[in-house]
Amino acid sequence: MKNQMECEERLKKSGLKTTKSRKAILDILIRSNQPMAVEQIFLLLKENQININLSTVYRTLESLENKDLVTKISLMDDDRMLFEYNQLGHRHYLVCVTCKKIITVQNCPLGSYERVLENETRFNIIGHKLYLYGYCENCQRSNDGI
Amino acid sequence: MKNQMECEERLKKSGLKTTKSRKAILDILIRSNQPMAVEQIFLLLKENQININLSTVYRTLESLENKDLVTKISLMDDDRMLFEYNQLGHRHYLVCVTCKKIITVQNCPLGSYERVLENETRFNIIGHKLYLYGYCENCQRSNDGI
DNA sequence: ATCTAAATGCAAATGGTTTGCATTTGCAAA
DNA sequence: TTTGCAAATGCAAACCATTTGCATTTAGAT
Repeated sequence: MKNQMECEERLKKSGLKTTKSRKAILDILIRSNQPMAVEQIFLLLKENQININLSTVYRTLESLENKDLVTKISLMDDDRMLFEYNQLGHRHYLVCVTCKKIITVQNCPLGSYERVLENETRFNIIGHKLYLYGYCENCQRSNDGI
Repeated sequence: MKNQMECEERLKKSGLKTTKSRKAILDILIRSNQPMAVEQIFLLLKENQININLSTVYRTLESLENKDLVTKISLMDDDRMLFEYNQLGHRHYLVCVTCKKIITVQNCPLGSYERVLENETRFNIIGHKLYLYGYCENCQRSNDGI
């Protein structure tokens, strides 16, 4: 399948050894197409009969992050770290505060704003995190009922 | 001093009892005018001969947050929570990835963008978190030297 | 002044994450 | 292919910010 190729290729390019753990974890993140909690990844591995120690999952994700294959993010009201496959370009998240559903937002209104800020602050701005939150369509309906 | 008044007044309005802990912690946050880590607050209290148990500091901050007197935020690469006095309006942060200095950005480019997104996604958007990061003027200079 | 719910101190628990160390494994060089 | 070794892994214990249970104290209403 296509994923397999993408996994191994990107691992090889990164200089990391291509191990069972790394292939499996990267594959899961590519497939998920969503930020995932470490525990979630760990359990999904187990379901697929792939037994990898939880601390190895953490270490693997750390390696992958160092090589920019995945990105670590933290959302509000959730003290766990989430990881997602590092798509080209960048994305933002719209999170439902009720059911925690995450919607990915592709376009970003901040490019020109960063340039303005750089002039004002003399910072060299290299990136940003933007999380929007609110109530998704479903949860709006449920709340009406209360 | 002006702070004292502001502290007590806002505590009274919130419906919380005005205790030594709450006055002291709110005062520190008002004075700091910057997000602070819990441990930082705790140590600053101790320096000022005000002995408050660490768990009380946590509980106090939680109460203050529930009454919207302070705001809890988490920055990247820092798994501690930060708290800041809740100014009117809202602010964003520009964080130096090297020295961790935080600059507060007053204006926000996201108002109209949220309306657009609401139409696209059917979410009812109630807020957002925006953190920008990069290298501050000082750290840019230091890096040149390397 | 009295009473009661709320606030606090203290110590122990929690839970996500990290680490030390012994063992295994990928992969480059022979 | 085989060998050698640094890198990766498993396991259990440590870490550390945060939370909690419970006994005691306190703010503020009556």
